[in-house]
Amino acid sequence: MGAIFGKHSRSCDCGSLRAGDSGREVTLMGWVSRRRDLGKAGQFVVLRDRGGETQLFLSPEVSAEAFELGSGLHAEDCVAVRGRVQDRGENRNPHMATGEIEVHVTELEVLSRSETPPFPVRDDPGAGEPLRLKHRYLDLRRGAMQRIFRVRSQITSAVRQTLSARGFQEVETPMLIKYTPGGARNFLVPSRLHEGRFFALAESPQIFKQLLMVAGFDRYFQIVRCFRDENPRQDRQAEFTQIDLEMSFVTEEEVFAEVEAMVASVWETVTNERPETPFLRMTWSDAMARYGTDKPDLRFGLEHVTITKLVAGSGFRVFDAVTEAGGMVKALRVEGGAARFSRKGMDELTRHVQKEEVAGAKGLAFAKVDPEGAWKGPLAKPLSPEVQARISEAVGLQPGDLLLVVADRAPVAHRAADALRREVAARLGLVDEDRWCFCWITDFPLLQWSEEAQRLTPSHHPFTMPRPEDLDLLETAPERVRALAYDLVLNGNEIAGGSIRIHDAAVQARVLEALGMSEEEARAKFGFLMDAFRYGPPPHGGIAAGLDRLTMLLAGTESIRDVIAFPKTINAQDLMTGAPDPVSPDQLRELHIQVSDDPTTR
RNA sequence: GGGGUGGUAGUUAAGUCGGUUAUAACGCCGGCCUGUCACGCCGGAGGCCGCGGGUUCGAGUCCCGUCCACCCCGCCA
Repeated sequence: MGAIFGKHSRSCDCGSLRAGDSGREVTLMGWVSRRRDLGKAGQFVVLRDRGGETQLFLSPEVSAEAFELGSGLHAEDCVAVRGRVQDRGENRNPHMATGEIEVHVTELEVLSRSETPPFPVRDDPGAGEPLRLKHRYLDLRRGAMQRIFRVRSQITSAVRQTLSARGFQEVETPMLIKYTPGGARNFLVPSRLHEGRFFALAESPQIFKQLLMVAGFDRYFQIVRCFRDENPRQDRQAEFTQIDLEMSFVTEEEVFAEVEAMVASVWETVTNERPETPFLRMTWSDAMARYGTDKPDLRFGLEHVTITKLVAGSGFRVFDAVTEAGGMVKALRVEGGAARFSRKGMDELTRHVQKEEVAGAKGLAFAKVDPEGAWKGPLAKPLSPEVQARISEAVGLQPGDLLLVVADRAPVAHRAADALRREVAARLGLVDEDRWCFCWITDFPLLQWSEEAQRLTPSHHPFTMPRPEDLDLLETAPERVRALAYDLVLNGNEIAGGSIRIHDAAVQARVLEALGMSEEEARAKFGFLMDAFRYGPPPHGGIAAGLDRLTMLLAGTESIRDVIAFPKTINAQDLMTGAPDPVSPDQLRELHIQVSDDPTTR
């Protein structure tokens, strides 16, 4: 039987004691963070738990027994102590939340011993990620990680409170589902009871939440795990979490209002500041024209100006070639930028947009405007004064400004101008890190041409409602049809995406037709959904937000692995458990599975 | 599937042009220390240089392959 545990309850956590608690008898339990031994006079032990850290003082004068036991303590030993809170007076530590006091220990019990940890448990662990992942339980013991998961919990709690209060019902949907082609690669799960058949792990609850609308649930939400067998990235993991919701009898604006209320409540909970609603709305084509991307970072200006028409036939070989080939010319005005970019700086910008992974642009043209308003640099000579004047007016050039111009195929010009805008903003320090700029991007194209498939594919999914006024384009110019599809963008990140769904069988048939999908094919893939939609489906729409990315933004971290308690590596392995693993022949036999090419025996 | 960076003590890193016994800091172990707070001082132990092959009199260092981690592109309806 222990000396403390089981006899006394914890009186408080290690982050809560202040000078006002002086004289209190307290019981603390936690882990040894540091031990500083001053010899026979005594020793200081810093005790840590979820709440913070408290300095303990052990001396033979207070308790010879506790002092003796304390001398054998090591980092990460788990202990319980009792003692009296003492004001540190002259010796306060202003860098510690509990630095006003220390606890003079009268009793100490070692609850369990720790081996020397492979890396120090502190905010800066000074260890590489593989090691931290292997011993994730120690990594998570660090204060920095504990803070991130408190944020994550605050988010889910605010989401549940807000949505429940607004009439949303939480419903769980299956994870083991029928494989439906299209979209992300699915994980497959073999069926023991049905030889040769497989479940798929749900990549999203999309179809089920629509069926819940048919079922009359009206307002549904779920904080749900999704699975996609695609290559991971810094902000992507095979297993991730969505805040998923769907509503019946609603327009886009009504979806926006609910999401805004939810997001505002989340931000208020985590940051104590409620963002202004409604959020800005911007059409997709507007976003592409002004920012060259469907997820613009609105914390800074540097908007794009399309000058294709102004430079067509200008006599400048580079621009003429691009405009004649149906390409695009985009310009950016960098206010006062003439003096901020040296020749070397311009070279670096050029190389940046030329990189294949950035934009693959052919080059970067520019001009600096001198104090008299005259152009200097590569664009000064080839463009006539008239063309220069037209551009200056369109872009709003002033003396001292830098003009950046990219000319290329439209997608490349957009990408390059977007990359340029962000790079220049970063270099000139134009990004206000403390701002949260939310924006709805609306009117996405319904369909987009896929080079790989050599046909039109849905840009969102095949159940997305076209804008009613564009319906007749479905048969004549399908690529011009706009959709009732939308993304919520925050500081250059897509944090949610959704759409109004098709509830009319005739419209659905026309969209499938435009996608080149036959009735039979559609029936084979989504037959159960089409069946359901024969029984009076309500107009409905919804959205899904990425919880992991929201947490990353609110916790200010760069890697998705930081916001998942037990994440996988970029190679989709779990370094702690060793998953995935080979399994025994017996297990395989039971599942009616044969491994044809086993790398472990190759 | 493609490209890039990295892998040396428990940890983080250095290691020059291929050449003696592979360094340092932190951590760890032993001792000392009456107010520390990244405590300090003295001493000590600790190495499959990711793995496999090759070149060479000689490889941490050069070459080939491979594994792992991270980043990017494709991919993620």
